[in-house]
Amino acid sequence: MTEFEQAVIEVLRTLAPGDVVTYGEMATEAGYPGAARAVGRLLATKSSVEDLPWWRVVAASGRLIPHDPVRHARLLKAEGVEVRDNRVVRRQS
DNA sequence: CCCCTGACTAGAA
DNA sequence: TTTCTAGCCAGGG
Repeated sequence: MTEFEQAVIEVLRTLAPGDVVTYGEMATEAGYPGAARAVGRLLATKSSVEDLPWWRVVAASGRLIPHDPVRHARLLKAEGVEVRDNRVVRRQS
């Protein structure tokens, strides 16, 4: 487990149901500003083996994950997050 | 050490 | 609005 991994996972675990953050924010919060891309890579690989609320992380544009946006949307809606056309609706940014 | 990949991002076409 | 381009970053080969 690398330092980067646990840092990101730690932040991820602080998210409560209904919360939504971007990859960039995750990276910054974890102490690795600019590593948004690395965060995505991490979730893409570890989310399946680890037990993480990966669905609370979205792209800065609000876009959902590319391989299975349907599942992503379903999980978010289950927590009360508004999703329209594979996009998280952002109010007040 | 070099090179490539990707659940990223901001900005330009 | 959609597609490209050019930076970014940690991992893995």
